[in-house]
Amino acid sequence: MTTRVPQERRRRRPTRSGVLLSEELIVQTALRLIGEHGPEALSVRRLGAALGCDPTALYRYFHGTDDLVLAIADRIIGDAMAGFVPGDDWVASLREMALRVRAGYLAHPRAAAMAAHRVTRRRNEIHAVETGIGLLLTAGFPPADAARLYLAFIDTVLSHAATEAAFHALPPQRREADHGSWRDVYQGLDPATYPSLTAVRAELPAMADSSFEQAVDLLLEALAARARALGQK
Amino acid sequence: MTTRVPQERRRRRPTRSGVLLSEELIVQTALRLIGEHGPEALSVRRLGAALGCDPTALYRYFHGTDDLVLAIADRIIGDAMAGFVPGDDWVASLREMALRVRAGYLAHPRAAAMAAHRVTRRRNEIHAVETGIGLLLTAGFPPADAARLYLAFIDTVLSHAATEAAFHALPPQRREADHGSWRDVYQGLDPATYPSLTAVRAELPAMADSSFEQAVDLLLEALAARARALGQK
DNA sequence: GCATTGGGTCAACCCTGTTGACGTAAGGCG
DNA sequence: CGCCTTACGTCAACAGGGTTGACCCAATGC
Repeated sequence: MTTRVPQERRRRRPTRSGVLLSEELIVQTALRLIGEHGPEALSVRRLGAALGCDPTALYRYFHGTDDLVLAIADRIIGDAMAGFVPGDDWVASLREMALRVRAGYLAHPRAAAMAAHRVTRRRNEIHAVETGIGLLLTAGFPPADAARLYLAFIDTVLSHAATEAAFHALPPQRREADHGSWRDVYQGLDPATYPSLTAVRAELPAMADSSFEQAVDLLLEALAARARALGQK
Repeated sequence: MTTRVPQERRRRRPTRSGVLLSEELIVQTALRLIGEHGPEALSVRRLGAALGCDPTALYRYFHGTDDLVLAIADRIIGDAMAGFVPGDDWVASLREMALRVRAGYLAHPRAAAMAAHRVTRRRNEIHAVETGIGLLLTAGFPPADAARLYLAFIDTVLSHAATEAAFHALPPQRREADHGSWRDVYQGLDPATYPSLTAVRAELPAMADSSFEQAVDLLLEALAARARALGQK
């Protein structure tokens, strides 16, 4: 199979069950499938069945699974950032960006877990990068710093979001096991060998909570401090 | 198959090829396999072949793939932190912890990519948590803050490391494609629609580099600032 | 030395992604 | 209006995946 995925398709032919396939419809269906029946529900065969077409028909639209994953990832980014307009306060705007990305990932945790570490190099992603770097430029950072600091910021946001998404994507049983570890792990610990854990033992159940906002706030604190130092110089 | 994985095994029986199986040997072989032939080389069947036993023999030692993955993860943590002793400077010590974890993940990128988001609740992990929280306690943070801030710190470190590991675990072809995006993406961009990206376009190829140290440094900056504020209060 | 049982082996099940060949119907064009 | 081309949906097949239950041998405790 040559697997040529043409730019524009002129002839479209309904499937045996009468559906007209399109990249849009496929990505949409994939997200629905993943959302409804879990991440393991996304397979070429199942996707074909859900669409009402032969599984291999998808290879006319995507080069392979990887290509499909990238398309899904970019759609999540697009949905998350839809309607976002950066405001005057660059710190607050970056914060909202972070929260939006996180929300988008958590809306499709199973899909996000597969796609989070990739560079989609598609429109929605590029647009988001443009916005973020723009914010750091308005903060007064010189271009070189703006690019590097944006990278650190967005990598942190994406990495954290991916971690959360991966956790939410776990089968409920495993998720509960991982989660409950913090509640159970400290109970049997020897205070002599684990003095620090014993000292904070009342706080350990909270370790199961998300550290996303805490981490983002710390990062933005550091960025704001550097921006201030820049202005005073 | 009842898949009961006993605590201690008393009777051990050599495989057809004469090897004496053990959890230790299996994890070791899995890491070697992954390191040598890529992440997709880790399958129950291949692992069995590499060990010289029937693939299903592994189910006597691990409940399933997930269980094996957790064991591998904990071993990576253990190897990375082996010999680490926290020094007087808590910031420097946390920094070294971060770099060690990262190095451990990058030494086994393919394994790390699978295991990074999990809570292994095994010895090596617990020991690392004890060390980290201890450092924040010596920094003067009250227990509740120490636990929460450690969580934000370690989540950031682990998430970033996982991202890097996932990238290194990609098939070379896809890795190069993702990597090269930053080198190629900006070339065709319209300056009018993407003014910020155009402004920093000379810096974009650097976006392919790691932001790990940058992010960790920013985080530690914020932590140090909060600790100072605590002391002045 | 005998009984117990841990654990290595085998066959089988159903899942997966991906391929190449095939043919049908859609669309451009005369 | 009807032919020709070709896009693309379909089909069969392959190699590989995790996991299972039954089987039975041999290492161990007594």
